[in-house]
Amino acid sequence: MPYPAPFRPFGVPETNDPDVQDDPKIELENDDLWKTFHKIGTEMVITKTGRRIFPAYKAKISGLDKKSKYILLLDIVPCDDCRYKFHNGKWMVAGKADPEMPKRMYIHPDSPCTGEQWMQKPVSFHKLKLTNNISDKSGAAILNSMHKYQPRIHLVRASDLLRMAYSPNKTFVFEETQFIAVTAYQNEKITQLKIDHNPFAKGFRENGGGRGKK
Amino acid sequence: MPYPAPFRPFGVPETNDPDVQDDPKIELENDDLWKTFHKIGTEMVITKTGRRIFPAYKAKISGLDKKSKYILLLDIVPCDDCRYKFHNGKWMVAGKADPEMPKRMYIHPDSPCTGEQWMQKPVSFHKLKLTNNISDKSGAAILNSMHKYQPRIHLVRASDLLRMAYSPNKTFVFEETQFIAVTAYQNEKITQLKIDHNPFAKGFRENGGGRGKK
DNA sequence: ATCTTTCCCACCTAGGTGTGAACC
DNA sequence: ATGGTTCACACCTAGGTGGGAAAG
Repeated sequence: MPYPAPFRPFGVPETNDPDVQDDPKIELENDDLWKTFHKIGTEMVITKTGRRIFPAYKAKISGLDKKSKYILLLDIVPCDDCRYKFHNGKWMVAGKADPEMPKRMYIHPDSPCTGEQWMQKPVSFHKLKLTNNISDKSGAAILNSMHKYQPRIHLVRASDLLRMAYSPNKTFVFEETQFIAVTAYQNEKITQLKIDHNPFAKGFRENGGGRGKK
Repeated sequence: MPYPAPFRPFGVPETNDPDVQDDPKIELENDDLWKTFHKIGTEMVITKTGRRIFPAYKAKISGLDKKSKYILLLDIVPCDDCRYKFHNGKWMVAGKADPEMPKRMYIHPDSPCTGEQWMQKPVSFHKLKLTNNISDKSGAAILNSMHKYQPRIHLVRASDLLRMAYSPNKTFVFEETQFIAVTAYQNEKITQLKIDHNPFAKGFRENGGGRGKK
């Protein structure tokens, strides 16, 4: 696994509440859609003001202790040390990566909250945005265009953000959510998948009364 | 490639520290507008699914300790023991009040958060909704139609919702925010003020290209 | 030349308004 | 009859889409 877990794992004796039993699991709610994109090579647009990721990152969580409190986080880290280009219909390595900005943690806005509530319904990170603006103050993830990234989810058993760094935790990585950041789509198959599935792009669907595709 | 450290160590302010010096003050950001409504007799529509209050409740906070954490709450309590009716262009007492539902506290979604952040910019409760649906599960305030109410703000110095009950606090009441709950506007002067000032009602403005007022 | 980025736009989703007729 | 409540609706605000021209 190329993405080392950054935190202390669950199951380590906990001085605060040694009785808590949990074995957290996470799966993607919309795994099929992610895999459809992944097969072709997912691209995510980044802009100055920030653009959402699509498909949305939706997690189904299980195995938590109902009464304990958990914090859920997402970050996006580089997959490798390469810069890419899209050439002759394929993504190819095109040199060494540009310097990365320090990565931010996106705290799920419901955090902290009880295991029972986290497990109740799928958790969505749809408000997360991506940007190439290194001066961004809005909380968007700052990425380099034409670089490949991997989103990760971190689950922490802690009642308080202040105690997060010393609490049991587990990291979840889904390879089908890897993507290449772009300022404009390169692969028109990806463009078409976005148009087909993102409700906000309905205006570009052929059968949606939109203006079609040129 | 080294992944960035996921957690910066937080500074750990201790909010129960007896040394903390604060003298909280709150004023309404949009006091003029509230007073314009108050002079005529503010009405707020309540519906089954919940309706926002307008004007929005915007508070400017000062005098907090920058590093301590505070929780901000709003509740809406009956002004008196009366039921009202609108008769001959005036609000008049029309009997004894109906039984009230237990009142909920609306926790400002940013809570808890540092004094510095609360004071940084005016705090808005614009997402708060009013309803007459006693089965409401959405978090709206449940009120009786044709009764008079007073919103109140509560400021609590506490880092954690669980400690709220034992923490220093202060309540702020602005009489110009009193209103009578209605299912349909009674005073057409209030209707007109809402149309004139609420951007969502722009379609009803005479000079807005809307369909006018019949 | 070629490749990447920026900007404005028409077109959507999502949801907050009072209206006026219908309902109770 | 009277007066309060509900509902679908046209009309807005607010903001998320990719396109395509222009700029870098």
